[in-house]
Amino acid sequence: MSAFKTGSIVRIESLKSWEEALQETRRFGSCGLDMETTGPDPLISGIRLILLALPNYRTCVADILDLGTEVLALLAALVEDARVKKIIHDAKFGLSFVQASQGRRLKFKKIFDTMLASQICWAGYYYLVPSKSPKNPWKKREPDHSLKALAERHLGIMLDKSRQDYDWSCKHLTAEQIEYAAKNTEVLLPLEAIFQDLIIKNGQEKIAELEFRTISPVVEMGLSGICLDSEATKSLILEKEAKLVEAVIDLQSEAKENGFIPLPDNDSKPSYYLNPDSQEDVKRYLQSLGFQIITTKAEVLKEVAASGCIFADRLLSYRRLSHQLAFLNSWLQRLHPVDGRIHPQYFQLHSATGRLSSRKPNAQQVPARGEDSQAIRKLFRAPPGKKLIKADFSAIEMRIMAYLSADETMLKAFRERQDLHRLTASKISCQPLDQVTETQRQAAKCINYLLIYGGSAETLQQRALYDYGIVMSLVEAGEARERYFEMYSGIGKWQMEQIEAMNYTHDHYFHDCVRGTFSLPLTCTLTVLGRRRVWPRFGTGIKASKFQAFNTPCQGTGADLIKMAMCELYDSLRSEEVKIIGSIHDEILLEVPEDRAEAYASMLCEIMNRVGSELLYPVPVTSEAKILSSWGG
DNA sequence: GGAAGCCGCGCG
DNA sequence: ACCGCGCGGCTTCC
Repeated sequence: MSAFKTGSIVRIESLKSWEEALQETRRFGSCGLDMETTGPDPLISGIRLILLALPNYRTCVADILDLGTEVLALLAALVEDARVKKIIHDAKFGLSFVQASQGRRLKFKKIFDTMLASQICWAGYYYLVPSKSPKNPWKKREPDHSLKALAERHLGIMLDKSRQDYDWSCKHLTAEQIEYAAKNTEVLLPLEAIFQDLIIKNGQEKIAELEFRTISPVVEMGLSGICLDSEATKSLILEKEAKLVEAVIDLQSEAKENGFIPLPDNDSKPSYYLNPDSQEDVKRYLQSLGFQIITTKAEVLKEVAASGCIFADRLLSYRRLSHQLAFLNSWLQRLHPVDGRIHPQYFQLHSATGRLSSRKPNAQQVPARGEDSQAIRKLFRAPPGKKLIKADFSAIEMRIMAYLSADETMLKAFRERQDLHRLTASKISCQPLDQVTETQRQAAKCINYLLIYGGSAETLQQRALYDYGIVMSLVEAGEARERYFEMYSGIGKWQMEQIEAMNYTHDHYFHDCVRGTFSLPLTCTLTVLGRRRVWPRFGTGIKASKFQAFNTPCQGTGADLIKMAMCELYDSLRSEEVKIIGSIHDEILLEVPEDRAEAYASMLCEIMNRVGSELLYPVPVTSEAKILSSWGG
């Protein structure tokens, strides 16, 4: 049991005593920091209460309504002060408000985020809980990283009342409200001590430092948002809606003519028409036409269409249309009332590999392939006087794989600045490099990414057919696969080692208030920067699949790299006119003044190349930056 | 009527 | 027997 003493609450009554409190904080060198806001959106709401938990068990509470907004400037100075460690839970949230209140890019220093720390320490861990589904009797559940959960798990303290229930915009805050806010802040200091220890024991110091730094660019992306041409979006929606209606009518009338009758619905909703969104309807109709299909996924429908079924072909276009419409509507729905831009939320550690993810809307799944994708990307345009910079790492996961496996052929190819996909195409097709066509190169890219992650001859065959219409026998696919591993023998060797490593365990340290600090022997994977993902064992021990063992170090290192680049970039930015507006796994998006576009493009490229080439030495890392009027060019 | 699971599909 | 995400729609269950 960790000793936990309840502190005393000090209400700050004047600006002067707030300054004194900050002075005291500086003497201690660390504090717990929490902010209560009048709402969830930093562009609309503001900070109401600032709480500062000091190591001498005193919690200072500053009410903006009492002290005025000058305290916010002092707060900004505190979060930028490299001499004081600020322990915050979910710092992205609070710091977004601080940054928004100052209207400038703050250079946060020495932030310790207990939420990110918890996510680092439990990365990959999950529990199995019974599920109601007969198909999968067990479902995965990840540990809760809310402050309430951490206080309970690590300190045995129940923060019973959720502060979402409180109204922080009311004139008079009750003693109860203040007390609960103070409790939330008090737990931060002991939590930090626990996580700091775990981070060191698990060798995650560099990762923790990187994640804490990454809060800055993530805050910036959330606040800056991305510009969408709403008028053009609306007209594109109208256009596509008309097509959708037509497609539905075609599908339904054809089905009806051929005698299709939907299954009687147990509820209301009587319909005499086929529902193209219902896989059950689609399956039954196609089966009635004599196609023996078990699923209705696109690759199957494509085959059915190829054998002359117009319905399958129409359904495929219907699905594309309907998906694009859903996409366009979801973005249009989220135009922000204050600035008319879209503000996707980014999450640093929602994925087990360490990648960023994005939600509401997901900025990482904007259409990029297919004919009409460009038209959609063109809707994301730079405002007048601005340009977009889109910079992405070139073949980054292949370079990471070259580094990890130390495969001679790959290392040599990259050192000599060759195009790896082209090289693969040339070797597989036994043609000289300069005779490789663009299609062959694309196919080789597909093969590269398939095989380094453990793809079989069967999947190779399927993908060749589905993506390129290349008919390939299983024997041919197997031969291509064999030739691949002859050519890059280091990859096969590395894969064997990864599988072997799954049989070994490392002691990974955890903590809870009952057992204190304890360790479990777990299989785990590491990225180049040292990011660790563990696989929990139940009973006889569940191990990672070989595919995960191949993929996680590579994808995770990619995440390390893009985060490092974003942090370096953030630290180099001096002007408020530049905004980091997006991050898509291997790509960084900036919005910059038109007349400075060239400079920022080369600056970004230089940073990405430098950071990448340092981490992956001796593999050189290159990137490409484009200056664009819209995301679509 | 809401929650949870599944499927299919977009991105990297 | 290819990894990692989020989302929308359908279906099932409470």
